[in-house]
Amino acid sequence: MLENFVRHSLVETWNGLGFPEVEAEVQPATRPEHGDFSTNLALVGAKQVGIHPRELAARIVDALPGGNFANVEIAGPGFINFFLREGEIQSALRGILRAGDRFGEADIGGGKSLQIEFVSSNPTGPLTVGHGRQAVLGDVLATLYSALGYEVTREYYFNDEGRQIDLLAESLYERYLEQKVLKKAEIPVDGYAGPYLIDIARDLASENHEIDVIDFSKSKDFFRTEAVRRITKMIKDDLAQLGVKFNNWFSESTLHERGEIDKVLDRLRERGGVYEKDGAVWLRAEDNGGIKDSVLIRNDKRATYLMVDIAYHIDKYRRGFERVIDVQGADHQVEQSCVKAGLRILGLPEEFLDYAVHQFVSIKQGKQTARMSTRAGRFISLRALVEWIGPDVVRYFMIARKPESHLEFDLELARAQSLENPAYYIQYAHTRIASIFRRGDSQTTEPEKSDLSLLREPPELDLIKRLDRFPAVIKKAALEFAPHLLADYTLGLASAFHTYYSKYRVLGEDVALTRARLALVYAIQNVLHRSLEIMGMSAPEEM
RNA sequence: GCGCCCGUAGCUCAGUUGGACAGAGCAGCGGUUUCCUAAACCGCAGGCCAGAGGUUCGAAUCCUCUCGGGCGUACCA
Repeated sequence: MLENFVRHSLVETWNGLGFPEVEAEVQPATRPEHGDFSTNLALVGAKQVGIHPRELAARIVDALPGGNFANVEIAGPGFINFFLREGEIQSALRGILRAGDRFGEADIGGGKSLQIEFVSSNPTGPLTVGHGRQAVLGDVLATLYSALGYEVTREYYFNDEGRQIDLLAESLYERYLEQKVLKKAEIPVDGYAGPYLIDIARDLASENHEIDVIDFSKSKDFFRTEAVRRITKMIKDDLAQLGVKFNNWFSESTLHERGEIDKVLDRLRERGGVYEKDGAVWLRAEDNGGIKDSVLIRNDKRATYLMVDIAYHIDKYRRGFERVIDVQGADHQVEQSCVKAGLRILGLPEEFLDYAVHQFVSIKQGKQTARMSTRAGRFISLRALVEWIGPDVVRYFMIARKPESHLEFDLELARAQSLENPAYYIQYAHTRIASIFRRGDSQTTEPEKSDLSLLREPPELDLIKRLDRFPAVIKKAALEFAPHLLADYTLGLASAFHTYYSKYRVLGEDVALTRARLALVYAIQNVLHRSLEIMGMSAPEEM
């Protein structure tokens, strides 16, 4: 990497001058006058060394190894600006070409097993647009971490029993009666009113099941099983349509069956992590970094969601995952801090669990902005959205914003824009390059044979520098749970390519130059392809 | 009340962890097609970075307060 080249030169020089270590930055320059990279080393180091920044900068520049750079300048209050030699940039491209498909990958993970848990919506209804954000975020994070050398497992956690599921069963029962005996459905208070249960009821009614329609208590199990089975299928279909697949579907009931919950509770008790109050068992969360003490076992002896959640994470640990990332919405803040407190009490390593938190999605239709409620049946289904504007565009919109920002999905805009969409803009760059390679004859399409020193135009050098940043972008996007950085980067690369493409011809009379440009364009296509792949978008050959 | 997140161009959003004159897409206006896909390119216009203080060489970024929006503050999941 070019940045590392600058950094190494700088560190050697700094150490050679006998100065103590300081935290300084080497950054890509934001404007061409500032060269290729700049450092604030002299500004940061001035205090420690006791020399004025500009004077210190001058001493650093004097001591730099000769011939490493085309030019080095001191600017402003004491920045040092580095102008790279063309050869240095060209050789970076050589390295990128050599890395091939593996360019951008790193081995930070060292094969560690990492579980990413996301969506985890209970099977009480189809996925909403909100779940879609989480699905894409989790899926992209998973791919990013794979690129960093982690062994990644995608897991979906769901609850198929309990009060919510009982309500679901009863709601379906009412819808069934509506179909079968033409009685108007009376959806229970807090029940599920959405139209999807009508569809399921209609299917059931036409399938000739032998059910006691008079006595719900006798047919409850039937409706519960059917509701969960069919809705889970819907959810899987919705996810598949977005290109999201899970390695593992984990049912909460397995924890109950194995008695894990009692075991974990006992261990919490042994470690003094719980106390009794008002007939309930409480987690001592506040003393262990949690936001507030919370109930684990209700006064009727039933475990709370929190209790199960802690047991679930102990189970993940037992299954051998070295790290776990849970992707969750911003409404689980207290819960998250309590789970962490619980794991802390049980002595799990602090770095075992991380939460990637995202804000909500609201849907804008015209002037109205609305939040969604699965229960009330008031939501835009993920399925409808994907059918409306396509998986690629949905995925792009979902990760183009940073997770901690609210995402306002303007339906009309997303659709109206669809032809001038950033998602298509990126794909189009890929397509254009594919088209070049369809035309270029085989003599000129062997990148290894090219003389890269012919790439001397400013946009060409700029493109190489952009490509060179790709591994750093991947790394940062993963480590900071910020896939939008990749979306941004890719858009910028596509834009730089389109500009280059319209000004310069790749295929020309000059065979050597053509070869060199093909090599460049090949590397660009490779990075675009990788980026789209990580974002889960298609990389079309033709549009 | 308290906790977390957000407030940047008409709209939707970036802003490299404190750096140099604030960026992109869309919308608006004006241009570009003998030539690798015009789903493109070029140009113009658009901002007191919600507001007020503070920290220092330097603040959209850090601290305090105010205003505005979202979420949470359940023996719900």
